[in-house]
Amino acid sequence: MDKGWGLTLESSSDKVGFFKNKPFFGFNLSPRLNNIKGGEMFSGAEFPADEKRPGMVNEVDFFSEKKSIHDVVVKKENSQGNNTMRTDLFVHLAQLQVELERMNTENQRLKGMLTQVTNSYSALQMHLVTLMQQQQQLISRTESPHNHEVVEVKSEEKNQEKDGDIVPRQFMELGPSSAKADPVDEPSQSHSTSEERTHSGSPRNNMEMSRDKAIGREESPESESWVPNKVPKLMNSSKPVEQTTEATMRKARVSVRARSEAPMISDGCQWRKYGQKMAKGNPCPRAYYRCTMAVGCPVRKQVQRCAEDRTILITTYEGTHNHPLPPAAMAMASTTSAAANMLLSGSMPSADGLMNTNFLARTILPCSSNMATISASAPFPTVTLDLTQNPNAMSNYHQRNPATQFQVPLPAGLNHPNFVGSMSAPQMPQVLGQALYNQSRFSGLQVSQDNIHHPSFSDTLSAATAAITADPNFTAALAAAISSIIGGSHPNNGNNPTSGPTSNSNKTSSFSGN
DNA sequence: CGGATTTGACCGGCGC
DNA sequence: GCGCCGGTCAAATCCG
Repeated sequence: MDKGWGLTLESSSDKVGFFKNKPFFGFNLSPRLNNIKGGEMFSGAEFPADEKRPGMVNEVDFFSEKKSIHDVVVKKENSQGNNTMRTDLFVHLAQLQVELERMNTENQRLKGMLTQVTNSYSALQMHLVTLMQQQQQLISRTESPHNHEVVEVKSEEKNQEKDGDIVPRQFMELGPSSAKADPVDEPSQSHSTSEERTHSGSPRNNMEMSRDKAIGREESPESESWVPNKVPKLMNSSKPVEQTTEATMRKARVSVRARSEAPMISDGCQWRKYGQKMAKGNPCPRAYYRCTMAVGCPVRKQVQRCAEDRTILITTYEGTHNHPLPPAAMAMASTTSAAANMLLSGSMPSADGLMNTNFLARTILPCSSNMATISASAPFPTVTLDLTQNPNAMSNYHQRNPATQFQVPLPAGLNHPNFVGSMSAPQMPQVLGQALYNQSRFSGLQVSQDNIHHPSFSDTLSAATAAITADPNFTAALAAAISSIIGGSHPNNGNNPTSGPTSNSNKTSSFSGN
């Protein structure tokens, strides 16, 4: 995939204006790039853009918004008075144009294929991870029952207090796969005993357990997958393993911070607002949206401006789409799905949150200031993508939460405000999503399957970063994607301090989707 | 007129 | 038990 960027010259979104509107040799140059004057580009302040220098003028004009290649050619020929050269240039130009058109066509075809392959790959990856996690859980359950004693004790205590109405998060439905009809179908069989929780194998703190109960109510029999607040808390555990995975994903959240003037970032999905509340500690209201692209889609999101910086829009996604997504929506969907997987890994039986957190923190912290932040201790495990192009913000954030935060480095160029590129809107988040997803996979495997060799996180990360940044257009493309998605930029969740498990990115920059 | 949005009411969890 | 809070519902309203 990394190889493809060089050829991806057209934008799939109106908001990604990089190569739009300015045909040039078959390429489209963005207004932004076109605005870069030759003087700025080649010689900085020394040579004002309007100033023509002998021997350089024509080159500079290549990037002028007002001059075409034809102008350049004409000028060149006039200055040299060489008709032969003129003819040659035009012939060459025509050849180049033909060649570029051919390449563009080929690129389009390859892009289509890539999309298909990527989608299939992602689906398989998800499935594989799920299977491996199930296997691991079974192993843990049979081989090291003692690991869960503490949890069981806590559970029992809770049960005594609450009459056993605890609903392990693992048993919650989530995601598409879980589109297993209705969550409600399964409610109430037996109680969620401590034994069942042991099966699910995710020791969690009291806070999480409490939250689980809250989540439990969402497993109601309503037609919609996302059915909160009305269901009996006792859940059925007929499918503990699958439910464990899905439940965790269901509750995982992905928060995106971005700078945007718009009230909501455009992520390719259709949303319907169903509520708005004033949240404590933030003068800006929080809006609640649910996905309306399909009946019963469980995905919801919250949109709120950052209290500290109202130019930052914080969008928090939760759930997994249970329907096909348009290309433009694959990005966020991939990201949320990946985050869910990552967090799921963090809740693996043999790798409780703290363990994972510490391990990952040690591994990753030194890396970078441009990152995704993972919060496992928040009421809802949350992955935050801070795309506000302000590394300091997150640095400060981590200073405030030194023990619980770790970062997932992203390509440095991603944060550069001046980058613009040709990547389609959805792709950037897809990259992030894939990275997170891979991190998830790595995290889970690393902790729970010691007998399997895995490259160190830093190695993998370095490779991934190298691959991603190998193509000079890539970072620019990322920034363009951000612009297109937001019409401005992105965010991260400042309200969810904490950390979590994670990590690993991948050598590939392939994208995933739901 | 139908779909989307607004907004006050309602619910459940949690802490005191 | 009470109040706070986050989240959701649903009637009223808006809008194309």
